[in-house]
Amino acid sequence: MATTYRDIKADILARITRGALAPGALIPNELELAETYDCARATVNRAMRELAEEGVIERKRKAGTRVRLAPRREARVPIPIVRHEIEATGARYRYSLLSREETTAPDWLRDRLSLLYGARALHLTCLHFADGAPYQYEDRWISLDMLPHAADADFTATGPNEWLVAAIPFSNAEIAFGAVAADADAAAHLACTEATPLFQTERSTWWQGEAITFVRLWFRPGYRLETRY
Amino acid sequence: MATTYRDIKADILARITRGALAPGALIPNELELAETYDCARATVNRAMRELAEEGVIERKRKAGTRVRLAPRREARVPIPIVRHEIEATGARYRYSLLSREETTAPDWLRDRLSLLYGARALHLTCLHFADGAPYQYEDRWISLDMLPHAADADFTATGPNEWLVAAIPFSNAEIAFGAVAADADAAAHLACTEATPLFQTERSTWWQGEAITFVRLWFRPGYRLETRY
DNA sequence: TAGCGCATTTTGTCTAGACATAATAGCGCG
DNA sequence: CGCGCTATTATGTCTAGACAAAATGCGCTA
Repeated sequence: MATTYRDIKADILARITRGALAPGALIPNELELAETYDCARATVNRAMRELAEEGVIERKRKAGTRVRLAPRREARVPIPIVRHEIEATGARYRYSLLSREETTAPDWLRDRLSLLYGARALHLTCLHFADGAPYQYEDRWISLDMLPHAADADFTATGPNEWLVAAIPFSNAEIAFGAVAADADAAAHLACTEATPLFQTERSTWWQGEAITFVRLWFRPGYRLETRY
Repeated sequence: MATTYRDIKADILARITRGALAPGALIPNELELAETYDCARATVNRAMRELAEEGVIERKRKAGTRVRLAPRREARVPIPIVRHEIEATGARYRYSLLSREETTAPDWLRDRLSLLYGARALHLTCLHFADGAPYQYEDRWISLDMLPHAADADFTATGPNEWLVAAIPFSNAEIAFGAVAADADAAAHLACTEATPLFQTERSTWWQGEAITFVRLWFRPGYRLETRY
C-alpha cells in the first residue's frame, strides 16, 4: 500500500493537532520523510508545500520546515452572484432596476477608481428580492470610458453584476466589509427604519489594470456572512 | 530557456483576460499543452491544477479543461490576532480584562457548541485598545470541560486569544460577520452611543471535533474589513 | 572580535515515464 | 428504443533522478 501525499498531509497535521509536533518544532527534511513514509521526495514535497500554503507550517531553504508558531489562518469567503446566493437558499429571486443615469463621474468616484477628470459613468441603482422581500440594495457605477457598450445594455431584466461577469472574463477587485446605519434611501428600499444597522460591502473592480466598476451593496437587516476554516 | 509552470499559468490567464479564451472554451489537453510549451506534462499539470484551485478553470477527467463560465471567486480574509492587527497599523496596543467568571454554560452557548447539560465555562470580557482608543470589545466563552487549565490561566496581561493560540496547536472554526446595533454594554466600552452600527464577528472553534471556545467581537464604529482578490 | 565570503544544506522545480481513476460516449443487447 | 456495459480519454498521482536557488552558518581574514 503506497503512501499518498494526502496521507502525509493528514499524518503531519494529526501530529500537530495532538501536540506531538509543537509550534516552532523542526520537521525532518524531505529526504528523511520520504524514507519514513517510503515514497518519493516529490510526494513529500507536495504534501509539505500544501501544508505551507494552508498556513500550518513554514518552510525556508536550508533552515528547514517548522510548525508555525501562530498558524496563519485565513477564511475563504465566497463572492457569489446575488441571484445564485438567493436561489441556493431555495428562495425565489426577483430583480428590479430602480434608476439609470449617465453622468460624469463625481469626485469621490474618480478618486476611488483613478478615473480622469470628466470621465463618463453609468450610475445604476437596483434591488434584489428573495421570495418577494428586499434582500440587497445595489448602488453601481460603471466606467463608460472602459466599457462604452454598457450604455447599450438593458439592465431591466438582469442585474449589472451578471452582465459584467459575462462581459469581463477575468478581473481583480478590492473589497471591504463594514457596518453602516441605513440612510433614508436604503431604509426605504430595504423596508426598515432609518439608522438600522446594515451589513455593507464595497467593491472596486479592475480589468487589465484599469478600473471598470465600483459597487456598494447594502444587505437586508440581520444579514450574516458565514464561512468556516 | 525553459517554460516554468508560472509561465504557463500567466499565459493561460492572459489569454483568458484578453478574451482569446472565452468562458466555457475548451483548453487543449495536458499532452498537447506540454508540446506547445515544450515541457513535461507534470509542469503543465501543476499550472492547470493551480488555476483550477484558484477558480479560473474547471477540470473534469475525460471531459477536459474549460474556462469557467462564471469564475468562482473567493476573497481570502486573514484572521489576525488583534494585537498584530493593531501593531501592523503602527499604533500602540493595550489590553484590558474587564470581567472573569466561571459558570455553567447558558442554553444558547450549549446549543452553539454542542455542550452537555451543566457544562462548565469560563466567561471573559475584554477590551483591546489602539493608541489608547477602544478598538475591539471581546466577549469570550471557553469550555472548561475541554480546557480545564484555562481556569488557572492569567488573562490580566495577555488576552484569551493569544493564550488559546498557544494552548491549542490547530483548530477548526466557523465564523460569521454581521452588522449589529450597539447595546448599552458595547456602547459604554467602545465609547459610542447606543444603537450605533457596529461590525461584529462571531466565531466558534473546535479542536479534534470538540468545541472549545466561542467568541463575539464588536469592532469600533467605522471599522472595515478589507481584502483584495 | 567583527565582518565577509563561500561551502553546504534544504527546499523548489523540472523531466520522462508509469499506473490509477473518473467520466463520457458509443456499442451491443434485450 | 432504451438501458447498461465497456473502451477510451483526460486528468490525478507517483517514481527516480537531476539541477537550480536560497539561505544559513562556518571558516577565514582583518
